[in-house]
Amino acid sequence: MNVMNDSPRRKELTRQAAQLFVQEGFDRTTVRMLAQEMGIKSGSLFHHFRDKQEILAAVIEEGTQNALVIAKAALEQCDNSAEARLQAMARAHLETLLTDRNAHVVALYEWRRLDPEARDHLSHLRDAYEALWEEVIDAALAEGLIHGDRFLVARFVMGALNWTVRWYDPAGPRSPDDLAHELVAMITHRPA
Amino acid sequence: MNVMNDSPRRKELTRQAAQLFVQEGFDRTTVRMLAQEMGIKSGSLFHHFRDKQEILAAVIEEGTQNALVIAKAALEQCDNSAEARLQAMARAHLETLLTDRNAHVVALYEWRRLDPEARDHLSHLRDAYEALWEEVIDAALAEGLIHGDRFLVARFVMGALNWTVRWYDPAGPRSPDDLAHELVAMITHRPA
DNA sequence: GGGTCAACCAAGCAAGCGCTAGTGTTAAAC
DNA sequence: GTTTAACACTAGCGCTTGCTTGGTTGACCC
Repeated sequence: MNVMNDSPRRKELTRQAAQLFVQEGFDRTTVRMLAQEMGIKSGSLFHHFRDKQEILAAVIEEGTQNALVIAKAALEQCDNSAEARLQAMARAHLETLLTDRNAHVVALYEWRRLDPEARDHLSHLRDAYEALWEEVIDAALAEGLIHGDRFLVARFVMGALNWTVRWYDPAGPRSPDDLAHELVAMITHRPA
Repeated sequence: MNVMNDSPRRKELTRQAAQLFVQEGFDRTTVRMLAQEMGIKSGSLFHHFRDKQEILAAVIEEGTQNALVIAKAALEQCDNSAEARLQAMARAHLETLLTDRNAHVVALYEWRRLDPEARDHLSHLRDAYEALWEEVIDAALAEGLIHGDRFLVARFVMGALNWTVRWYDPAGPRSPDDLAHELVAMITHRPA
């Protein structure tokens, strides 16, 4: 246990780890594989991270942090109308899922591999992100743009969006913006 | 390698394996843990299954098979209106997710642990199930009940439904039927 | 009442696992 | 020009893993 800060070196290593975690899954990724990908030997890895778990936590933290920053920025830059804000959140979500794909796939699939402390810390981050969504959805409900139970609508929408990592092909004909439009049109019943 | 049929014994073992796979994840579940849960020794396990992978495939096959049967039955028993069929599919999906929860959670989380042959075999089963959905959604589009891109609508809806395994609490106040109504109301814009 | 067969067991192998200890090496800080 | 600390290496410990082997048991059958 030596460094533990968030040096640029560590950020880069984290990024490489994310890719391996996606390819192989956390449990199947060995410290030797991680080290090879990073261009160092397995022993050296523990200079940067306390243990394997900490690498996982770093990957997920990085992704969630980015999502939060991007969503906040998107909300600040868009109109105040409920529809524009809904649109902005959906697009921001999809763009993060695209640019930070590895980290988010890891977060979705390997969340349960986190130890309790890391999970506790990271769930606060995630809650902050989901709170943004609930705020935007509440506004849309209040404006009569959408209808229904706020809890359920929020979960359905986030489910639809998160599920995209399973089938979305960035090389295909549809942009994240297209998807966001289509989703918002679906739940607001206004033409895309 | 000995039996490989689908004896009742094997079905029961599969059910128990599913529970462990959900609790621990596939990779973290050892053959010794599986054997203990089944009340046998680890060596005996290989009388029923060729290897650990085959247990995973059996779990997922069982769950998908059931989902397909239940969905078909639901479609046969309901009205011919697009809305009723949409409703029936959503409810059937949620009910399977509830009653066969373990198998479906495993299918969602551990799909990538399947070896290529098993994945190929099982993806045909899954495709058959998704084809039912697309049929129902096509009908709803044709009737003007919903609007948008059929491909995207289908994926959004299935994402919203599958995501429920992450947050749905069977002991809570909402029944699968409630959820199905709310979801259909959300995409058709008719009151729940 | 010998033969068959599914079901199970005890013992253990070969490989791989996360992680540690101890030791350079390099480059900036003093 | 010595000190310091970040970063890397080699070697391997202690343990667990999936799976195999060679054998026993008891129910059923002709």
